[in-house]
Amino acid sequence: MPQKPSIPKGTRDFSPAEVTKRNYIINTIKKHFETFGFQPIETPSFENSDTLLGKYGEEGDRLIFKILNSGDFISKVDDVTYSSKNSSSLAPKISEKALRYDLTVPFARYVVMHQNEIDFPFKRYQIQPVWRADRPQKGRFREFYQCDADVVGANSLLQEVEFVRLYDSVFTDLGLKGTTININNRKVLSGIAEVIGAKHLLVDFTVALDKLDKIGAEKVKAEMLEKGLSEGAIDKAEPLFAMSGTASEQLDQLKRLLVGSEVGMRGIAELEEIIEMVNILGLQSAQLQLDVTLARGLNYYTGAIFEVEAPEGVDIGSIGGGGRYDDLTGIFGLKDVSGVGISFGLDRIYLVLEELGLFPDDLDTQLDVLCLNFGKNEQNAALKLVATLRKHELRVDLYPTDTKVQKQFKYADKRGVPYVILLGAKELSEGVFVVKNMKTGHQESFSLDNPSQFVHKIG
RNA sequence: GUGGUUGUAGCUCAGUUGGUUAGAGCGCUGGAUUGUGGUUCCAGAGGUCGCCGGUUCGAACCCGGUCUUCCACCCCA
Repeated sequence: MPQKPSIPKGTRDFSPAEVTKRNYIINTIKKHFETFGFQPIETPSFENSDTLLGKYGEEGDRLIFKILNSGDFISKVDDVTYSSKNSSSLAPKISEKALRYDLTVPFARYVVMHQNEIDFPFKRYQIQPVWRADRPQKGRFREFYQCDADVVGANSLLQEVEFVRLYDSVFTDLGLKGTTININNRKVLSGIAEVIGAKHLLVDFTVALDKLDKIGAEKVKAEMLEKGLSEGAIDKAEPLFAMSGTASEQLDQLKRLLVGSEVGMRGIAELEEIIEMVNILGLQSAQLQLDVTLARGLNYYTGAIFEVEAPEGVDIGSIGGGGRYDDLTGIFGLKDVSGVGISFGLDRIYLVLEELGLFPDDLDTQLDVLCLNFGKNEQNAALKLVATLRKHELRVDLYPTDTKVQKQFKYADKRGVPYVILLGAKELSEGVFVVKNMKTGHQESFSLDNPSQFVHKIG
């Protein structure tokens, strides 16, 4: 009895057409990474568990795929742990490795391990899959690609400005107009928490605040209360729930709120500087927007926070995110190295481009020319012709068997091949080959001695 | 991790209060057309009804479990 084939939940196979479209996105992103001066690295698909665990918060730890130890791992567990049936105490004893959860933490590990070979500031990009044991939804998978660019060893806010322009360049090149790059600053959020007397509840406060545009002020306040914030604290945060106006108007409101907080004011100064520089330089198709409620992002961000929204009307969540982390390498023993970076969510960008019909039409053409097969005698001449055309960098194939011409044409049609070559006995005796343009139906003969005539014609 | 939802031909979907042999469109294969695709016409193939179990004389349909899909939380790209 044959087993029914299946793939794990949240994973996907990709057809030739899908891979082509994905490569189109990847190549576009890669091109801009390189023109901005980033260098590629790759890291293993799995890391030692302790490299990853504890870096993404409690929720993150739950979503990390753990890899079972090899060998007779269960016999090495002590009886107390084994009989406790407690997953969290048993897990570390039977699993020492875990699948990569994102590209930033492995990068921090890489920087620390290779600090003596790296020339700082180090700008690296990395395009690899990551895995999360999340429950799949639309635009949410258990295996997906991240395309990251980070800089370490550079404190200047110029980096933040460059990353905004990098986002803008990539999305402009992909034809994705009207993206919104939301920006905020962790220091501002810390400052607010400090001013309202909820410093110890920073994470709960920001997570709740982040939901403002989704669930509304009342529900956000309710969640804050539930998490232990006092009514007085929430009252003090009141101005946040009704922030409006331009970036500079919002910053003025924030300044009034944050006068008493040194961190908060530093955050505001950073935001002002970044926004001003971006405004002076201008963006092509994206829009930079200050969003003081933006808090998502990982626990390790310390300065700027970015999140990119797809154009209005496409409901897919964020298609990119990033920020500055001052001490990520500190966890691995390298102090005082500031990092900042952004990530592109390949799989979600794909869904957005698909939904908006923005993939270029010529991606459908995988083969430029199909040479029909008329049998043994004609094959040699055909193979020779095919080889010549390939030298001209055309994508050319010879149909593998001399089946009915009708069938071969049908195949060419379905593959979307623009040109079909007929080289049968008749043509061979005349020293020519016939080219049919599949779109117009027009046919034309070319000399076998000079195939480049054909190449120039379609070039 | 919590609550819900979905699954029938390669694809999109019908399928009556549980009743004999489960249908359609598209696609596929062959022919009309032995050197010409897309259009048209004719014929044909293709299904353990996601899987396992239960109720019943009888289950695609009812019940339980499980996997999968999508959705809302949680969180995130």
